[in-house]
Amino acid sequence: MESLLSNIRINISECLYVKDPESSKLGQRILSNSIVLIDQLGFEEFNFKKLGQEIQSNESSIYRYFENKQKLLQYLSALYWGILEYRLVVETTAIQNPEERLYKAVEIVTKNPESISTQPHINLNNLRNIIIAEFTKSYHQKHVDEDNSEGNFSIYKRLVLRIAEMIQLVDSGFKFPKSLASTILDGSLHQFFISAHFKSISDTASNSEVFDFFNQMISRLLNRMTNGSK
Amino acid sequence: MESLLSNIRINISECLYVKDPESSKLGQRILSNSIVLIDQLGFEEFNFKKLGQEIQSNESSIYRYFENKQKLLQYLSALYWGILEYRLVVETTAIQNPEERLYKAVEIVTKNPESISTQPHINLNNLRNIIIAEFTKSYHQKHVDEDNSEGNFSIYKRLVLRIAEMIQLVDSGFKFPKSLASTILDGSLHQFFISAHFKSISDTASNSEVFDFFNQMISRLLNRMTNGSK
DNA sequence: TAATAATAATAGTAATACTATTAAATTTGC
DNA sequence: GCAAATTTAATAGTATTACTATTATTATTA
Repeated sequence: MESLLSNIRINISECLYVKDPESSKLGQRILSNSIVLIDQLGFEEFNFKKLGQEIQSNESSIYRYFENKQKLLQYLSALYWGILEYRLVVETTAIQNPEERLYKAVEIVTKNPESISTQPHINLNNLRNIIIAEFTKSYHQKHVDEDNSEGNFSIYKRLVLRIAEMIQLVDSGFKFPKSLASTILDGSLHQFFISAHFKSISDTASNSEVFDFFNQMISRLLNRMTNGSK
Repeated sequence: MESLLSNIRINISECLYVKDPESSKLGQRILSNSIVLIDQLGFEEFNFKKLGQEIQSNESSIYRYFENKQKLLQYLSALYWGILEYRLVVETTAIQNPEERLYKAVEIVTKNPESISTQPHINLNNLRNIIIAEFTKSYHQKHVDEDNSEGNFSIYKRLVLRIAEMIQLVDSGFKFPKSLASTILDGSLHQFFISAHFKSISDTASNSEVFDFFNQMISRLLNRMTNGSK
């Protein structure tokens, strides 16, 4: 019996790859090993030659899947946000109370993602590390606008909009739902980075404290419609 | 008559340069032109060869001032945060009311910096663009911890702590003053980037709206001691 | 004016981020 | 089960980058 989850696939913009890496064994090895290797080496030190050695394959073969390592990073980012979006939808749509729903959403995006078994070759822990350390580099570059118009960041933006919508359902008068949503997403990554590397300016030693911070932020920032739970 | 301001110099960690660029004409040309050139080309496309051509000098001469372009970016970042810190101190210390003081602080860090005349060879507009687009790259790399222990980010961190202190003076019971301070600094840069490139997820079209967002954030997040101004 | 320091010019190196070509292996259609 | 088509591997090569080293030239200062 197959579980529902194992049939799910994150739909990623075709602009992000030359050949769909999920369509072959080699492609899947490229994905799973690049995630480990980028986490290990950092994005700057990572390259396709090293990845080729790692998967006992050739540099040039990897270029048949990804145009360059920048696109690979954008692909991996889309994958991560896609997994988060999936969890967000599955775990929040049944919740009727807008506040409770938003609470759950903030929990999902700020706490550690539990592995979903859809893609067993994807190590979510490594992937999350990559997002914290490298996601910013996927769009902080001169070609952002071009990449953006190709849809390379659409999953991320859709996730922001979903959360913004939830915010507005809690407080329709709040003037900055999108700004707040993107502040939560980006800000939580930033807090994780800071608590790992700049401890002197961090209040959030643990994962759950990052959640506490942003949860407190939304609950104090928004005028609730009801006196909801938590 | 010399103004007070023109005697001020931002004190930048010696680890960030080989030879102090403020100590010679060539060094100053390196600074002023690198700021323009990095803004123009983006950090990835920028290199010392191109900068050398720009200032009618030689690549190898630039290496006598900066170890590499990464360090130059960290230097420029320190310079920017130093200028902001200077303004923050000058413009807030006289303010007695903690809320008013914090309000002013948020204004300074989220609104456009007016040029201070201390360093006429520094184009603050270009520098600010660089910070918005590239600051994240100055610390998102494998050597963060090493660079951090050398003090390369100390001005930035000190600025966060100053704001955190102001937050605590407004609400001593608030649990996350440092997280909030760094969220304001990092978050405002993020909002500027987003409103320039990802308009669909932005509520803040103008500079002043970014200020409004973060100002509302602190005023709703903190339990005020008094019913202060604004 | 001699000594010292700063700068410019030139050359060179190892690594990177690719591209092109061809050969070998694998898959697929009939 | 074989031919055709596709995919992958191996090799080689290129332009650029991020430097380093060396020496010559110029400017500064004692």
